[in-house]
Amino acid sequence: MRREVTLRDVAALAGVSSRTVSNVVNGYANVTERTRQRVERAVQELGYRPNVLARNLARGRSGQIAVVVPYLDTPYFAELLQGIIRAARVQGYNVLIDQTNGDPDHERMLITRGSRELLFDGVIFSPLGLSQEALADRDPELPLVILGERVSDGSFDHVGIDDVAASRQATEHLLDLGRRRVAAIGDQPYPTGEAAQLRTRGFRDAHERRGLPVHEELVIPTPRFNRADGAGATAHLLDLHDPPDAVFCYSDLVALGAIRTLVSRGLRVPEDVAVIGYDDIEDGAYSNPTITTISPDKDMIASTAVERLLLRISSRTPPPGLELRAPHKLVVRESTAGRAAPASGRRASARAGSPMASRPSRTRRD
Amino acid sequence: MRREVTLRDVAALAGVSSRTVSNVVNGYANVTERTRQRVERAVQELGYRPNVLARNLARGRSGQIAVVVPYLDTPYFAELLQGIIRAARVQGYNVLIDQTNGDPDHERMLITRGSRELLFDGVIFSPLGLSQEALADRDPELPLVILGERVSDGSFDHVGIDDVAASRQATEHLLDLGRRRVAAIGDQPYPTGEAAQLRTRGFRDAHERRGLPVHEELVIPTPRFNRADGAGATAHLLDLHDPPDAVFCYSDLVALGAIRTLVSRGLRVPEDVAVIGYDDIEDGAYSNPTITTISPDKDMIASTAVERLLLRISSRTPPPGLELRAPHKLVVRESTAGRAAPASGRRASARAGSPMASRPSRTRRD
DNA sequence: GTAGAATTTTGCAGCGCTGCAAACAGCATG
DNA sequence: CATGCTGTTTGCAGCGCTGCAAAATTCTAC
Repeated sequence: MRREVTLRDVAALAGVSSRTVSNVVNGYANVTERTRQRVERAVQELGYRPNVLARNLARGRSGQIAVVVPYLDTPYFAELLQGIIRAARVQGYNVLIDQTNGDPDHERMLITRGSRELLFDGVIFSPLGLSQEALADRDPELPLVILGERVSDGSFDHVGIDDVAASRQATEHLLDLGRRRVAAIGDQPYPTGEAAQLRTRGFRDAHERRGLPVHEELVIPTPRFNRADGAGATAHLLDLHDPPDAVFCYSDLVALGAIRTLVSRGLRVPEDVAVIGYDDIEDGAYSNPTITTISPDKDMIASTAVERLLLRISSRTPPPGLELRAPHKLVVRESTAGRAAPASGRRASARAGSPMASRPSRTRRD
Repeated sequence: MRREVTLRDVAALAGVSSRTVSNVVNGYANVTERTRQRVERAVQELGYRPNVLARNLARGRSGQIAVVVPYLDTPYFAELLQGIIRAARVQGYNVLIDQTNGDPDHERMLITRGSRELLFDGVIFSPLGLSQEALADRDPELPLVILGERVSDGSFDHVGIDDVAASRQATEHLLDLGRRRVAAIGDQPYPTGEAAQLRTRGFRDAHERRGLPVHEELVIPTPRFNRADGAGATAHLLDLHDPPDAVFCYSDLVALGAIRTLVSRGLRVPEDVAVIGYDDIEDGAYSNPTITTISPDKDMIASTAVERLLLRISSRTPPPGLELRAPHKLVVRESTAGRAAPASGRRASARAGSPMASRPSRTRRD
């Protein structure tokens, strides 16, 4: 490898100090137009490109953030990741991706003091098997933003949608269609299943609000939120003495699995059984039937998470941990509205979760 | 942030030079046991962790490799990625993941001179929309290993399985079951569809070997290798005057889509139509029916790719570009063998592609 | 006991950049 | 014309590590 062009080379050609070249390259404010032009010409001429390694060392930062997700091949995470990468790149940050497979040890390791080697300046984390305790004795110096459901203890930020409200809305949509035996697929009644439990809460709230009973035998737990889970749970539901006429699925993948089982048993969606999903993944807009779903504002989640994390990274004194709510909306498609429904795949109906309400983490939810 | 422990601190405590500490930390050979012990004790005591940033700068390397895939949410890539990450980590390398969405401009940019900023030392690349020309005027200094189908011009390595042989084997399996109207889903008869074309070649070869005619109307092109592509193509096939009795799908996702359509039309798999996939993704071992598939040795592909790339990175004079073939095997499951078939999800039948044949890139294929 | 080879340890310079604070310039004001 | 003020540019040190080659030490053979 031949030697690369350095700041000093550019400085020599432009007749200024290397520090000034640095200022120009980094877009600092106080540089005269004349100087800037001269430097930029020299940069052009020599084909100078900053050496990120040296910059990182001098700045004491790696310029990278880690994003930790349980599964890479889950469309929801893949879509979210795209947004995060985009947002980070705009700020000159690079994204490291880590998949944990939901392994609690792996997850804990990533946020524990001592395990990292300055490879990343902060972490955006979507935990699955992480207990509250593990979160508690994490490296307190590591800037952290958590996605999904987990209430902040004040030392990190949490970004998500209002799962309870969204789930209530989804369930109400089904009830308002006149369905009276609504199933829920995806409950996780154990410590690490917080996100799922919030959705179950919303499901119950909706019934309560409408003055209708929840049919407990129709609330089906699943270990994950996959097609297979949805297919299996639905098979179970259909074997019941009195099967459901609607299903609230805790993810679109679950919904896809559910629909598969329904269709293969000769049932019509939504005529016989209405199905609603969660996440608004791309597949759901092209499936057959297309899926009615809760659509979280993924871009908002991604950009908010990045923004907060970078803020944390650059602050001397850590900012307070916030609960940040991204908006979501109910997108009605064929799996509840039928073929007669909107031609286009996407149609918003109700909007919820104001532009981005934030509040101190102490406050629980309403 | 309080100051971190440095090499010098450890050196002071251990009573040796900082260079010696560096040697110990990096596991260099010539260190007496006594010294090593002393240093290691000091490292322990102070909780020293090397500063990767400084190391990178001094070494002139970033310690990171980039892996570029078209789509992250494709299970095949996600599974391959896991292997690559694992293999790289063992060598002390970190993996940057980049998703291109198959965008040719994005793909070209990543391997073109000047676009990178020393963020990664080399690239493992699974191109989709990349033309031979774009490959030709790439940055010649950037160590590169290509996955999937693309013949090396000698300046980079190529790792993949023998797609023609594998496809032939898959097709022969169907023919040997007595099927006579075998369809193929996934051809891509245009410049960037090389991988698909190789599979089509194998499909034709199999017919030829068995002395049977290819039914041209049963060779269906698809833009991608998704569930939706498989479902759509299969619907088209079933609407034909004389539909197929077996389908060779160019990916397991296509196979899943195909099965979905078949089942929803009331056809039995494999009794009415046998289906075979490609890639051996995890889903296929748990679907209903489970999918017979071509199983590439992903771990071998991953570790070989990493090994070759790191070799390239560390060599002064670039090694010759090799064509590396990982083994594959046919895994027979329910979608061709029926329920009576093996209880376990995985059963190998034939093995192919010797442990890892390599040959100079000039040699085309046999 | 000693020359010479082999092994282990060390010192120094420097990777290319940025933080810091000082130096300098330009300009209006008294 | 000195004074202060804002805005721009500079010099220097040093981020923490490794490459290199020389120095110190140990080993081997005679």
